[in-house]
Amino acid sequence: MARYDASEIEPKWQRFWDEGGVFRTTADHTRPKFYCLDMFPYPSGAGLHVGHPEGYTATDIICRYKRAKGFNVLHPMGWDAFGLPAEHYAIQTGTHPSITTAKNCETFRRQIRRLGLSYDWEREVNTTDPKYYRWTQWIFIRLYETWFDPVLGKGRPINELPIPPEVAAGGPAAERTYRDGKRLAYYADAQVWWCDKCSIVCANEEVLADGSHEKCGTKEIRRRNLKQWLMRIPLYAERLLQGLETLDWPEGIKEMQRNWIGRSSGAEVDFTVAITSTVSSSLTLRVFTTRPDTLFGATYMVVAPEHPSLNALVSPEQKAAVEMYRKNAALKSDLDRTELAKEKTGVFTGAYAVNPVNGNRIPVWVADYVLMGYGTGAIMAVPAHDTRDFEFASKFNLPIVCIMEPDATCPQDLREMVISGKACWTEDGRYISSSSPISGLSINGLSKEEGVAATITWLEKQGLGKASVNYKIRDWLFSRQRYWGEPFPVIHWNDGGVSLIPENELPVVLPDIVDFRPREGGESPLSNAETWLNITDPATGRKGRRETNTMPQWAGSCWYYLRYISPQCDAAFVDPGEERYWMPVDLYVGGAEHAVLHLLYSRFWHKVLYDLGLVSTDEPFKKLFNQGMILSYAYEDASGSLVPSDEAEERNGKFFKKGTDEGLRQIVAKMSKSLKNVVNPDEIVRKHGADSLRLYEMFMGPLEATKPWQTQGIDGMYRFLQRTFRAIAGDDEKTPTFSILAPPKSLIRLTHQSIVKVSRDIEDLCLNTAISQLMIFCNEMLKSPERYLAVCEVFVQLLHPFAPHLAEELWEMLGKKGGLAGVPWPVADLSLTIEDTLEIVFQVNGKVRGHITVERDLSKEKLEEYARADEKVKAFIGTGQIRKVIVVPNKLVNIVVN
RNA sequence: GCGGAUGUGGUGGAAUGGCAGACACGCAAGACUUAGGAUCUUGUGCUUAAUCGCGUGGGGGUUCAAGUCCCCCCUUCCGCACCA
Repeated sequence: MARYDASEIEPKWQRFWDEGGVFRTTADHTRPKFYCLDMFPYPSGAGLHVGHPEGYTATDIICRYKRAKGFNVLHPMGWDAFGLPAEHYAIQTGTHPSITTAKNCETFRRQIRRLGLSYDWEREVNTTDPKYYRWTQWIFIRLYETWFDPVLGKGRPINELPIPPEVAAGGPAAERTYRDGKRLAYYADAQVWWCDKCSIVCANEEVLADGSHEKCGTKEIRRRNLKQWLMRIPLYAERLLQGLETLDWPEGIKEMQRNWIGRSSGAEVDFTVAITSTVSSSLTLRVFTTRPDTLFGATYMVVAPEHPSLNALVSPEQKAAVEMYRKNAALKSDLDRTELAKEKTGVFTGAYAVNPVNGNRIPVWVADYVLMGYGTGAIMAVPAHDTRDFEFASKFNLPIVCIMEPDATCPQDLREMVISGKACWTEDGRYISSSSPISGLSINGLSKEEGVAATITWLEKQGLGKASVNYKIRDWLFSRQRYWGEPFPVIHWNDGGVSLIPENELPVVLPDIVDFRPREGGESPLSNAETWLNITDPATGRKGRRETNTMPQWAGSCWYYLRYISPQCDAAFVDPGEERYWMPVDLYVGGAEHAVLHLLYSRFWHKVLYDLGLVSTDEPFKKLFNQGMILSYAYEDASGSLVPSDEAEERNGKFFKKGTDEGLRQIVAKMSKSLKNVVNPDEIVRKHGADSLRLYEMFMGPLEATKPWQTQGIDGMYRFLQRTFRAIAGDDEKTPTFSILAPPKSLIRLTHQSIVKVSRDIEDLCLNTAISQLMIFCNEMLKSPERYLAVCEVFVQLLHPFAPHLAEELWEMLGKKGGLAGVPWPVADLSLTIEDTLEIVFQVNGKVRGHITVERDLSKEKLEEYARADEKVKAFIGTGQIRKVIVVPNKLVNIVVN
């Protein structure tokens, strides 16, 4: 073969790896392990796009490298194959989702295999396989059978839940209710987002900021109540937060998870309520505040429109106004509420509350800037020290009382405004007017931190409140009114009871149905499967229905990394011995779009499994890496509207609308069908081969960066591979021959430098610079008149993780048998990497004025002498007086002159 | 508004505080060729005849020396968004 021909080489070596089972992972627990995980894809009908191979190639490079370094590597792939597109397709065409899914998986598998990725295909998992979702259902049962013990801070089996005597006195029904109230998975009426267009419940995260449904784009979204499965993830909020500290994850992702969990500490305070300004009542309003220290500045209270005590609060005179306000608020979506954020609205309830620290009567208002879903749904308003309260008070002429003099960071004019109640100060300072003989509390003169602590102590002593922590994270809505998902192992009995299918009867297999449309009223398509649906207990004759909701797509992806460890295991979801060896995942690579949800849900399940003693680690993913998105060029015209890339053409480096003189601007955008800027990996593989595609994707830039695809870049990689081929195989030689003589010193040095650079860059996932080093190495080899066996060997080994097909071919050409997979990584001799001469820079006043090449480790004095002798340096010093000379050995001499 | 990224030649991008632009793409000139959108060689930040000079989003600062460290501001992208 005279030339590099990917189409010939690549299938040959893929067959070789396949037939030899080269990448099969063995159970050799004596070797150090490396578990390298890719986020498994949803196999869409569109097939692979160029974004997939980016992460997969990066992990493949790491894995091939780690194997060469002697690690036992687990590197699996599978399919997150439940999901809406297959179900939509079924509704449109009547094709069963299992058929579509199987076909799509087949396509994805073929495409991925063609890239020469070193997966152990015997461990492939598929979330839609009953053998897999049997265990998803089993884990659901575990969650149902678990409660969170706040004392131990961990999940425990439900049968260990202590039943308080007053509950036990109520009989078995009361006990059952009590127990159900503690389970991590529970069934309840939940207010959910409902899309009238799709007849489907949308998760909070599917409702976009503009109030439209992420999936269908319409704004026909409203809230309604439905029976739903939910998970009490907030109970694990603290653990999920603390666990982040131990993880080697990008700081940005950790921060996003922290924000999502949204911990804030403060206090709960009880206010007694008076229905009128004179008559008192037994009613109390509990608020959550992060600033209990500002109690003296609380001049009014606000409850959410949905607050359960609102009816009891309203005075007869205000009843009509409040009713009207509440109705309007209910009609508003969250969208309207937030969009109207600029203009606050609210109505006085007619009730007053008593400020516990000073006995002042303060009015209670209702306003929708207070959310029922957070804290207690009621706040104490401190307009002088909270911007939202300030806005509201200004609008409705409520009193603004400053109780804290701003600290030195506050400009003088603002300080005066704050003190006179004309501006708002939320930072630190010293309390004023924060003392009352009635309550005996005084925090005057203290700072914010001291004030908070003192107030909480006082509240607790008086029994008026307590320190409290609140989280933004809410219960996780865990059911979907869809067909194509895991069925719940649940029966709802006609008498109102709920039971779970016994573990030995799992899986509950998804029944075959013909009509995939959701039913009126929000029932899942599964309610069409009547023979499956209705159940009669053979022993008691009790009649019931199976749960018709299915699990969300997160369910299968919450634990797939565990199934890979022992995919055939029949006795358990994971083999315990194997689990202890392989966990945790050493490197998890995927897109940042899963930064919060998938990674948070997975961590939650994992911690529950850990608490139950079912897995050995507290956290599943030790190191996380987010690859950047690959974008593509697109065009926009003068008005800023987007122009598909096939309607644009380039003339002299400028872009025009095809056939016209209308100028276009080149922009970078997500690949999309409408912009016609989607790049198809199949085409690239056909034209240039998988090795070129792999190299290009890695060479584009840093793995974590968002970067635009430039098809021309592929040509460069193809050329590099051709040069590589020539550097080893030579030009047109039947059987290449290699010199076994000692290579020249400079080539030896470059060889060892390359080992160091490439190894370190792979470890750091700086794959673009590793490839750049390989190019430098290759270019240098081509310059050498001889091909030295020792040098060629190292080069091919370094190339192997990046372009494995060509590397195998060249390895064979070097006379090696048995492939590269088992060959140990080359070891660099650091003493051979050191350059013996180097270039010293001469600077005058920090500007480069000359160079000299000298042997290394020359003395400072000698270097200075050379510098002073340099003609150009002399010229730039001129008549100036030398004030200082800085000599950095082996680097530079800088002469500072007046 | 809050939080997180980001900004370097015509383009993608390199640079432990020490020669900015490695390595590529593109472009230009030349070689080889029946031909080239193949291959090879050379050149290529701006400015200049050449030196000088100017150059890492903008403005300050620290330093003998700043893309890199500090302060202020701006761009673009991505999250979250009345979270008390």
